[in-house]
Amino acid sequence: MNQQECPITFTLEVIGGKWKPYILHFLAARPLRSGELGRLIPQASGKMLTQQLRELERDAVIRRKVYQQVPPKVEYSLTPHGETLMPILDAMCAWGRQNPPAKAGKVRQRQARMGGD
Amino acid sequence: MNQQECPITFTLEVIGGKWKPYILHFLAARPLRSGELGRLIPQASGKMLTQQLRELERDAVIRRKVYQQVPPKVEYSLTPHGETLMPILDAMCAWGRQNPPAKAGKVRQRQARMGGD
DNA sequence: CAGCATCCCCTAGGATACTG
DNA sequence: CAGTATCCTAGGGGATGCTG
Repeated sequence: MNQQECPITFTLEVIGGKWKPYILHFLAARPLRSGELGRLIPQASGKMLTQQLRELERDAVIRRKVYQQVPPKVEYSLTPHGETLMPILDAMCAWGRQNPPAKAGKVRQRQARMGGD
Repeated sequence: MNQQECPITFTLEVIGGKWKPYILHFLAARPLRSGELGRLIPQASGKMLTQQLRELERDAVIRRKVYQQVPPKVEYSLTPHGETLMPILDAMCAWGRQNPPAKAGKVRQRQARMGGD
């Protein structure tokens, strides 16, 4: 079985966006407004955020609720389908917690790529 | 807790490359040579494959073994540290298996990459 | 065969300004 | 405040050729 027919491919089509894991992770805690998400993910520009949210919405893992009022208010939340992704997000979260980037210590040589964008 | 201090960030720094989840997934089954990986992941160019392998090696999740012979032979395998990533890969695999892509009509051929580099 | 170096194109994505 | 439309540049990544 190669990459093209590997189930992982389907998964990455949904959560494989630059900011999608974060969005899903934060929405898992509670519904959030655009601005709140922006503040939680400061590295992502508004443009990127909107784009990723649109794709997640198309894939039916998040829901977009518009409050018809002034000023405008939009709230995003996970759909039941989106919640099925939680095991993946939780696993990623757990691993990151147990394997913080090497600083001073015993963990194998890890050359801390601080290449962050 | 925002994105910058979220444990998921650490995880994505390691597995958040375009082809890394596939590489790790395939190496989990058995050690593989460069050529074999290339055949398993036909969408990735040799250049990309090498680059991703280098990063995974630097992060100490895979091992690179060179057989000093002609023709050259290089074999990649997971390190013990790399094996701790399996729960994540397995979760992704399981989800993809249980949630096959939308069927009829549109063919979504989108290969996104994961993670903020 | 493994994989580095080069050239080079294309688009992801940042900054900015505007609408509802 | 939420989102769209433009512009524009950095670098992701493909193709090719050379080395051990």
